[in-house]
Amino acid sequence: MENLQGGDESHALPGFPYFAVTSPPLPAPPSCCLSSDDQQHSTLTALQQAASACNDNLPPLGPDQLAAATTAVAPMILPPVVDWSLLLQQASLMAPPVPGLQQAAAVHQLLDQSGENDDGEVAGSSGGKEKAKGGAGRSAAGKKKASRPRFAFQTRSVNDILDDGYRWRKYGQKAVKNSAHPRSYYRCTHHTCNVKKQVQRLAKDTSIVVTTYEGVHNHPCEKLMEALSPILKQLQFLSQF
DNA sequence: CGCTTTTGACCGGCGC
DNA sequence: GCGCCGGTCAAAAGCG
Repeated sequence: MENLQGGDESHALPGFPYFAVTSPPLPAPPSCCLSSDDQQHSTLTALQQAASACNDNLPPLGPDQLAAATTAVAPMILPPVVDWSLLLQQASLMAPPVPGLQQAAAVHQLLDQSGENDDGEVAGSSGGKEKAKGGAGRSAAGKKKASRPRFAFQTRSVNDILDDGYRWRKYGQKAVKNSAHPRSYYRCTHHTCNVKKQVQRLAKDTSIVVTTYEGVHNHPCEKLMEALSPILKQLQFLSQF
């Protein structure tokens, strides 16, 4: 794990924040896995933060972003088995007094540092090739690509697809030079959302999946909100007393 | 039937 | 200018 932490420049995208996560296939985002009062309190706090972040003008935070924010706020050792609820717990435990907002700020700061240059382009891999004009070159109509925050992280997993709570549609796959494994391209299926991600296995260590997110979701995480609703109902019930 | 995945083609940027 | 490479498109196939 530590051998991955901090980003191995050979496969990290230069200038991108880079996170190493060692885990088996990731479980679904926070579900009802509360076993003690303390845990419940922490999880509730974290979920409230997530909810407040979603309800603010700030872009909603998905589990991936929360995890990223958590790693950004302070270095920490992730457990061998990554659980979204645990990540959210840690986010709440490590967060400053106004956790939701500051976490979001941390994400923004993180993303602002993610290698964007003055043109809003991102310092991409191996020479900053960031085109994305569209295959036929008509989508952008000669315009430069809009500012797209990006970050990448590694996951040790047998599955290429990480369940991050969002729905993705695959729109391409390319063989990558110097790698036996192809790179897959995904887009968020939400109609108003233009977030993309790339998934690729490391050539050096094929058990490691490198996921690169591009952009910020402009809609709540469906699974997260699904998980939140019963807890929020419970909160409403408890607040009556 | 609608959505997703697959896959070959196409395009633009970069290096030589 | 040319070739390589990465990213995207879009038609066809697959799936529930």
